Amino acid sequence: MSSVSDVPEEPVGHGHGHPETTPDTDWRAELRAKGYRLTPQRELILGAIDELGHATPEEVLAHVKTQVSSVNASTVYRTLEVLEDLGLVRHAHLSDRAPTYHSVAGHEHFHLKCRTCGEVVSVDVEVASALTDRLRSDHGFVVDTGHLTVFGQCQACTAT
Amino acid sequence: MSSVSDVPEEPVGHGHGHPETTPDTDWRAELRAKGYRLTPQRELILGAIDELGHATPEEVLAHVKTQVSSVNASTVYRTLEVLEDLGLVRHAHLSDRAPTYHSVAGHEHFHLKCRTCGEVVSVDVEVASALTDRLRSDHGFVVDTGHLTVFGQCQACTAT
DNA sequence: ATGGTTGCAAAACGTTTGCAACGCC
DNA sequence: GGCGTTGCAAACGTTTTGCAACCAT
Repeated sequence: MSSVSDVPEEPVGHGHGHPETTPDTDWRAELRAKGYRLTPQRELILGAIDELGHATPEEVLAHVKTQVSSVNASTVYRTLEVLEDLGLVRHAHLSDRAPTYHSVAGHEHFHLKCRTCGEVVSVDVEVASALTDRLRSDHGFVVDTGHLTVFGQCQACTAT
Repeated sequence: MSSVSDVPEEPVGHGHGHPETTPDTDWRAELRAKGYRLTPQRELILGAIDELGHATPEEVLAHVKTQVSSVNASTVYRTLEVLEDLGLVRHAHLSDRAPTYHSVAGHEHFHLKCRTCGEVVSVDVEVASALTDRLRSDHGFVVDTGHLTVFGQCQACTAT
């Protein structure tokens, strides 16, 4: 199972900031503004998402544990919820099983998943505008494009 | 949580057939042709899907048990897999939890799900053609539209 | 008869919860 | 110091599995 991206999935993430109001200091400030606390676990988990690109809670836990072995699974679940509430990460369902989290630092995108080879491709939300526009005008339905996962078969697997 | 449909979600299902090659006799024949056996459980479970419209495995089990109390959960899971393999039912993920199965007897459709009120609307696959056409031409990706679930906010909930 | 199918029970899986200790602000 | 947060362990709901009995063909 491979994984590719069309969208610049740069792991620029939320770190490596300059002074003042970079995205780096931003999220820490917003976190506190909402009454949350800034803990090492939260920084580590957000960092893991940034580095991993797409990751299940379990994968996040494994990654974080390589740095701090004591971190617990329930903390990962609770933290991912907080980070999603802050708009720092999002999740999509790339398999019938566990959800997959990804950073929102890059461009907003949705996913194509090939059922045959398992490849996951990130696509800019603009590509879906024809559908989302139509659903809004015809049904008054406002689509959460960033959560969208489109299943099907990729070019390589269709050719074969 | 309500549930509405745009597509004629008639519970015509696979039953009530005429002689010869109706969809009724068809699936039983195809089932056997593939080496499967026709069991009471399989007929009951397919019937339950037809009657319920959209249903989780658990809901299917509950419905079937009202008719035959001895039916087991694992049989439901195994049977839904068989029925999906035969193309008689499909599943989509309408919640972050259990999958939802529905009959394919009616028109092929995908789903809109409102995160606020939970309403589920069935939409004809043609509505998504603008997106699926573009993904095919731009990415060579063939979309399984029938599995698609689009999350967002419905008209009523947006207005409020 | 014979091999696919079932029910049962147990395990697997991902996630959530209650709670006391902990540590950020 | 207060309260949000953590780790732990146990519970949870859903799905899967091994297996002997069963029954459709």
